[in-house]
Amino acid sequence: MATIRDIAKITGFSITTVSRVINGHPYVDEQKRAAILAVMEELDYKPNKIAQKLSSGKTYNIGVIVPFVNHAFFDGILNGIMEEAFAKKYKVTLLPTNFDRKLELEYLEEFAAKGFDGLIVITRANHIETFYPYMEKGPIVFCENSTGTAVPFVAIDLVGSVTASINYLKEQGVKRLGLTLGRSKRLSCNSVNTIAKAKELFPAFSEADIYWDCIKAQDGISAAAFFKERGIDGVITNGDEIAAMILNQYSHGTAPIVIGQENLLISQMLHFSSVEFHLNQCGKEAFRLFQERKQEQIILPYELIIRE
Amino acid sequence: MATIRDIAKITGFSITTVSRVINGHPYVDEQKRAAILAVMEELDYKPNKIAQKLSSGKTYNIGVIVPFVNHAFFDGILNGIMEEAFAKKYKVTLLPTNFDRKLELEYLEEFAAKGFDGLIVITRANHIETFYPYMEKGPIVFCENSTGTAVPFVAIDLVGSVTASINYLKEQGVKRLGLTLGRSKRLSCNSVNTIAKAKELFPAFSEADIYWDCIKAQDGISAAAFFKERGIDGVITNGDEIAAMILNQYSHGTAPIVIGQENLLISQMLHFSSVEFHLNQCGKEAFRLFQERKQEQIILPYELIIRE
DNA sequence: TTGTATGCGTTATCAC
DNA sequence: GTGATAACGCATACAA
Repeated sequence: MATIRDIAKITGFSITTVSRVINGHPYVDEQKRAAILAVMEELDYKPNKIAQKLSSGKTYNIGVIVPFVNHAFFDGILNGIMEEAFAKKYKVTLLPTNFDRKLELEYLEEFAAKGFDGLIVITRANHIETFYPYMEKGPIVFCENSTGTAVPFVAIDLVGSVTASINYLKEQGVKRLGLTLGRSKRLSCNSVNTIAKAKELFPAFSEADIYWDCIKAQDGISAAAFFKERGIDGVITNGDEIAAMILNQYSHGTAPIVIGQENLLISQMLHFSSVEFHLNQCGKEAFRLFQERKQEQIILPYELIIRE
Repeated sequence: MATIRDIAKITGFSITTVSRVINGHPYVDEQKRAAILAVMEELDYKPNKIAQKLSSGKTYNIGVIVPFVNHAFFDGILNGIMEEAFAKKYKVTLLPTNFDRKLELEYLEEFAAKGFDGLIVITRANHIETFYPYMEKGPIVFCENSTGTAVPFVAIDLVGSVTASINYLKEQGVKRLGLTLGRSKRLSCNSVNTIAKAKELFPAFSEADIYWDCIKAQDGISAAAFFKERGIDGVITNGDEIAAMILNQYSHGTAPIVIGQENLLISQMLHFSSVEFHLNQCGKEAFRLFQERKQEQIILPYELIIRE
């Protein structure tokens, strides 16, 4: 591997001059520039990226903490982040936690060790306080509603959408409301907020009618069994694929009214209601907050898409 | 930011000794090790990742070249790569090309400049020959059938699945066969192979019955119009979402028999046939080939899943 | 316009 | 066990 030193030695110029050529700086004689470029070409020389990063202190790399990929919600946001990062010449490194707190901590350590210029946390495994000390090391942006803290975030309006969904179900005469939720409420403030809203707006709602740990489409199968047994006639799910799976289990008998999330193609095809969260925009804004080092807290508008 | 030098200075030991402590090397007095660790803790010292990479020459980072994310096929393979990379302590950096040849070349340059330890190319934009010179810089693995070359790859058996699909459609009495394909055949050998098989096994097939540039679900709308107009009664699509969209357009009138790909939830829900390619495994094997620097060429088995 | 010298933060070699 | 010192490859004040 040829280095900048080799090029300098061979061309007879100094490392500095070669460096100037590499970076397209002015104040280099055109003749010499051409000669240096020729040698670089001949030796198939490429400036070492790592060395450049070490020297500049910038990696042009952003880490994205996410439970896992291949999941509509996370992928939607990730997609937005990537589009924006790409436009700004940043690279995106995936940091999947699978909700493992220790693993997430390792990523934070790596960030503190200058592994990334910034971090976007789509969904965290640890408590938000855990992140505070690391936020002094560099910009960290969250994609979760963290009202009450001072962290920059851009989040979807889950409370708003749940409110609208419940009101709609009430209008439709739903008697017993069911919910599917992801991780236990101890960990997810989204779950906490959703439950609070349900209790507030739907007095008959009982926490016993929540189907927990509902993450992937397949979880919809047992969720449906759960709801059938309890005579649920209206369900707010945490994902279109889950919603689809639930509906599919009701092939005979009347299905409850089910509301999905993410407004995926499947909700359109199976014709059930869903919520458009603008996940792509969420990701884009998150990256913008990182890059401009803004401290904003943004909640995106949602649209409840009724299909009946 | 505290550096190893600071720790050395404060503790009064040499940089070497501190480095030994960092890396858990032997031959360090336990007393001193403890003292050094204490100071590191106190100063919140973390060894700089970039410096470590420069010094070691390894990044523990692998780049994945892919047209874009949020697409079932690519995400499926990506997921497999990530699982395996994760298990082997590697990080994954996404390199989206949007089929831009020049952009892909930039990624290759970055790879040559030691930006990544290896590259996995899910789908390439450039000709395979373009990659040859870069393969001398480090391991590159492809996820596309590249029989006839010497490059390591792990691919899905598209020819096999198309063969099986066509035979099935023939059995079902299909008279006029339609195809949806992605990029023009000039660029994609998958397209070339698919067409060849169609002509071979389905004599009545005409290239005029191919709907091109069919990438995203929405493309299924005009694909359906295209097929309706031409009286197509059997379609092999290049994706379940596209297949679903096509079927959806036939709400009144008899729909053609449609075969999807990827065996997504939606094919199960809408009950149309599809092909299981084991994309996850494809990604995993690709990473394995990278890590073990194997030159293997693997074609994965498929399963045609008939739903009628 | 060009070059010298130094820094970036680690790891590795080798002598003590 | 320990510590100078030289890589690693590049960027950049500052001097010339």
